[in-house]
Amino acid sequence: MAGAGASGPRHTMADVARRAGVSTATVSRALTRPDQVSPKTRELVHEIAEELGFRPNLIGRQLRAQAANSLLILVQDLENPFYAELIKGAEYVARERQFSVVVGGTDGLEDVERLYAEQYLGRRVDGLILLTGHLPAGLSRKMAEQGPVVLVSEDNPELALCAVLVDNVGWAAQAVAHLHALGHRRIAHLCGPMARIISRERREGYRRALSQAGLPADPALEAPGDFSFETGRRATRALLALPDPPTAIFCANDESALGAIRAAQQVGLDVPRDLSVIGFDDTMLAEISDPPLTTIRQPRQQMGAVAAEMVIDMLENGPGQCARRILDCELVERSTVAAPAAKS
Amino acid sequence: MAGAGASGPRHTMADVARRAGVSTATVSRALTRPDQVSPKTRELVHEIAEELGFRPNLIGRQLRAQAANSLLILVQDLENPFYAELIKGAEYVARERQFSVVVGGTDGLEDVERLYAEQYLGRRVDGLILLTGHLPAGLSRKMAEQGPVVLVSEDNPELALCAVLVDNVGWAAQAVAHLHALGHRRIAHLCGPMARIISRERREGYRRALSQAGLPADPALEAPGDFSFETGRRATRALLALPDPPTAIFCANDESALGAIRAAQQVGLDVPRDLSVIGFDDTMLAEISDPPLTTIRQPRQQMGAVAAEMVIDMLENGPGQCARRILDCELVERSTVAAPAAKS
DNA sequence: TTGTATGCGTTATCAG
DNA sequence: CTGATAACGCATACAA
Repeated sequence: MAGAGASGPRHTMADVARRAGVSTATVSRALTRPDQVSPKTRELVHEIAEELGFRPNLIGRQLRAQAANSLLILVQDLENPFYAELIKGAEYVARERQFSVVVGGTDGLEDVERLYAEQYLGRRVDGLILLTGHLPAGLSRKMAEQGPVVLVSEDNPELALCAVLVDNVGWAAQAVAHLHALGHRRIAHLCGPMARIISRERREGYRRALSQAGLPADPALEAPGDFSFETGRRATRALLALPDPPTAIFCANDESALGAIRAAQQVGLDVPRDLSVIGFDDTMLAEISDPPLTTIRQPRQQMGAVAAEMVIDMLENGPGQCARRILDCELVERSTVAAPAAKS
Repeated sequence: MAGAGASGPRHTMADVARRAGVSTATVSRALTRPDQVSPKTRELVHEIAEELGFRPNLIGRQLRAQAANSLLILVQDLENPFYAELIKGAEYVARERQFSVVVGGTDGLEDVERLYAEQYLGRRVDGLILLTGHLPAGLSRKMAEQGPVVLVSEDNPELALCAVLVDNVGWAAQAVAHLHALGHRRIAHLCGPMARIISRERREGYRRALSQAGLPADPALEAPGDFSFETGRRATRALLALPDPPTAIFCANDESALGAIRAAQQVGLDVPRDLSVIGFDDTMLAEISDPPLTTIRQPRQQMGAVAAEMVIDMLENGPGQCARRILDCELVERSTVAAPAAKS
């Protein structure tokens, strides 16, 4: 019988109250606190409400409650598959706790950021989950620092905000150490866009691992990139044309790693026999890759879930202290890494 | 100076009014209808508002206006890259027209659908854009049919709803005709999940093209699938093991087409020399594919934009008649299609 | 041009 | 257990 009568004009509590011969207060109670109402009226009210197809107006409820029960997740780029699973994790937790989630893609545009900031300042959403690594334009630092705002995946050390992160430096170093352990000595790094802190952190991890392995730091082996397939391919082509080319590449993300693999294959090299490649993120691309990509897996779903939990906790228990949660990654070994070929 | 004073407790119009020595009505007017207020008070009010970091409470505004100025886009699966660009198109138009967009991923779960339906019935969003091909559980047909609801990409002939579509049958047929024109005679089809109408439409187009070309319909050449890479690969492996294998495959989407390519390569076949492959959608995967995938491009961004326009128009001008817009696709020729090899 | 008063739909408080 | 009332924050009709 769900959806019965759900046509025609929409009704308010006053309509239901009138038809039931009770007050709106009773209707409200019958619907939200059934135990505070006599079984008889309770049923009557439910019946009429059903008959009329009555739905409580959430805006009215929100105004009264002074809470929208909703979270805003801001991402740079909705098309990046990395974010989808993370959003899912957040949505799941939010749902469990009676919150809804609004997803906003800013494309890095200030005007758009400002619009979303307005939604927050205008209390249309209660809390903010930022995957952008920075405060949206229009939101002051002070305003954010004490509010229900959490940074995810991308840190910003200048901001004193709650955050859910992974140890990019550490896991990048692990990736490189993995290559070194197999015997690689010329290990290149395909960088991400340097404007983003995760790129700088992963490069830092690369450098640290080299130095711990006692390997020389060769600037020629640090190729600039921007996380894209095409740039990854071009950069790798250049790397392979070096007089003393690398035998392994640690890429700042999966998509650019696919570019690296392609570049190698196009000059007739076999991956992993002639070139080992390792990525970062473990997106869907890693499985589709040929051969399947060895990469560092981030616990995306969990990251989103924890972030939502943090924001909602702050909302319910007051700001509290800023927490910084560091979650664990995992090295997923597929088929793009092997010991280097013997020197010819 | 943006964001100045945006700390501390949040203020209401009453606060501003008090400090400015005017009424809340004047504050409201000064902020939203500046011309209806004397320049002097207008500036005074703006100044105080700025100083206090005042932001109008959008919930209050919405309750008063009886409109949330926001649209809900429902998708099955946020991880499907097909939807991201479409959402972007909708967001862009919405923004232009002062609407915000809420994105919801249902994963096909009824409970989740019901939750989103509640947001609509509870007037937290004014209109619905459905990429799911069906009404969310909890939303009755009558309720939707006269309201600001539009179906995108995935039709549902049983519902008399506005819709933004492409001619799946026609373009699938075009894809197959393209293969036929090059000389292919054994053309297979890798189907999508049959529960979805777009899958059935594309198969219909495949069949129609075969029959128009005077080619026999061979059930063995219709391989079941579900749009995934892995299934595409397995199905294609089976296809290639047939006594009289196809020389070309039309796949229901890009991801499964990549699976088809991989299957061919794994048994030592060259694409497109030994097997031609054509996809549908033109997602990012088509470019990353090796070789780059020939496919049918859907105007995703435009689809989202048109859908948003339709919903907002209905909201502003009353329901009006149900429109059905069919947008044009395009055959994007890359490198996975060639004439069949001469019979050995 | 400005102020007063009212209502949007809901729920909490308080009295009965 | 129930009803009357007030309040959430804003924007408008109306009066001044």
